[in-house]
Amino acid sequence: MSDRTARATKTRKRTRIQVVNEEKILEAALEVFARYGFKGAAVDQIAAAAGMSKPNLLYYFRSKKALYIAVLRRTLEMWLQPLEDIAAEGDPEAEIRDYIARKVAFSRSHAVESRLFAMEIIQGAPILKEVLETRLRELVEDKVRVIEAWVAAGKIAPVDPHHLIFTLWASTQHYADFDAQIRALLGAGAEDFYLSADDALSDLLLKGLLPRP
Amino acid sequence: MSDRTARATKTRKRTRIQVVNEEKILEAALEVFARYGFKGAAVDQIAAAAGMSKPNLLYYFRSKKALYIAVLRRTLEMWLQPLEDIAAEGDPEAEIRDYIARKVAFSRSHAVESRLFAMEIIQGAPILKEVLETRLRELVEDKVRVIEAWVAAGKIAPVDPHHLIFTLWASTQHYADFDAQIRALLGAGAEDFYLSADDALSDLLLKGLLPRP
DNA sequence: TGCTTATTTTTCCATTTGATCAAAAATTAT
DNA sequence: ATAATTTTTGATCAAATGGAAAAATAAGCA
Repeated sequence: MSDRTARATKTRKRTRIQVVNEEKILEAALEVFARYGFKGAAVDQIAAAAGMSKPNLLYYFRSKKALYIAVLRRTLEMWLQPLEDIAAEGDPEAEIRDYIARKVAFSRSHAVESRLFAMEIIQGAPILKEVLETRLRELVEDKVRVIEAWVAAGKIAPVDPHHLIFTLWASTQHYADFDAQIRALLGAGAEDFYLSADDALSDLLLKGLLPRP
Repeated sequence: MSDRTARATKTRKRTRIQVVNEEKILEAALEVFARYGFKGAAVDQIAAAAGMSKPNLLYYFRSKKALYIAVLRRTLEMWLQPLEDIAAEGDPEAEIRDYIARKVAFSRSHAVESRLFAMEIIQGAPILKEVLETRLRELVEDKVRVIEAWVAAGKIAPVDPHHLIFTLWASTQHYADFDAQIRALLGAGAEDFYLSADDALSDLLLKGLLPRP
């Protein structure tokens, strides 16, 4: 009836070894997929990074694609979290500052996940497209309404909510995705630079470039 | 002494066929490399997209890597152009509005180039690292000084020039790199949306989110 | 303990991939 | 037209790749 192998994580309870190994694999896969994309990543390479043989890896995940999907599913959840936390009732300035802080923190602590996500989107989102069109879309529409309400109440300047959301995503994510470029430009000073990112970004987006009277 | 094959574009004058074919190859390679990255792209695939056989493609470009470098070199030039055009003497607001307009236009007209560039950086910039550390670095330092002068003169609010430059890059480039995501979220309305991008972005970054008195 | 299941390794295979080369075809120059 | 050159192709190779099967080993549990 159902799968007899250890991969059948749905039906049977997961073994201790299973939990450990799947974790090791997912972590290694994240790294490799983020750097080389789906096609460019080699199962052998992932297995080596996870400290096991290729057949053994394929014992835990049926196929390269199944593994890719598993890694991506996880990543998406993390990626969505900060946006879900934006509250309609809160003070706009505080909410946005917090959102930026959360996103920048995510870009720092989960830079690899961020890059994997970017990689998937650049490749046309073959796997994530469906989720983007349904779940993310609803979530975004929800937050668009929040922003529209803020605008209507005169709490923030009249901005197109979608452009605002995309700018927030872009500017915060940049610190993870273009890390290599930032390091090439700033050299050793990059680490300190990152610390000032969320304040600098918040100030720029909230107060704008033109001097305030 | 020197290469006798058609690839020796340095020594001999380029044939008509050579010019045409190299152009076709570079275009096809751009597309494929941008979608699959260096490792993920197959020479065969590029050759097919260029309408020729694989050995024939390799007759024009010695190796996959040589082709990748050629494509990347071109792309970098295009990518740098808008930044070089920022003038120190100009009015800051106008200069930044123009820069945003140029970058957004580039993201629209050369979305594939933009994605290739992003792909290379995400993968750690193995080929571009050197250029980033030298030429781009000098260029950025130059523009940093321009921005610092604007701040010192009180023409714009006190911002960290690096953060400003990165935010400009990120927010404009996002429209190309995350095109798949934007389309998933906006559906058919995406096309119109893009038209409003540079004004929306300029207003947001110049005036900020908080209402002005 | 023995029996069952879970895990790992060894071996193998069919494709795909980047690359080469000699010969054929097409183009250009004389 | 004929010779010289450039372009294209077909055959082929060695390495890498995703995956399957089977055999060997280790856990878990009655």
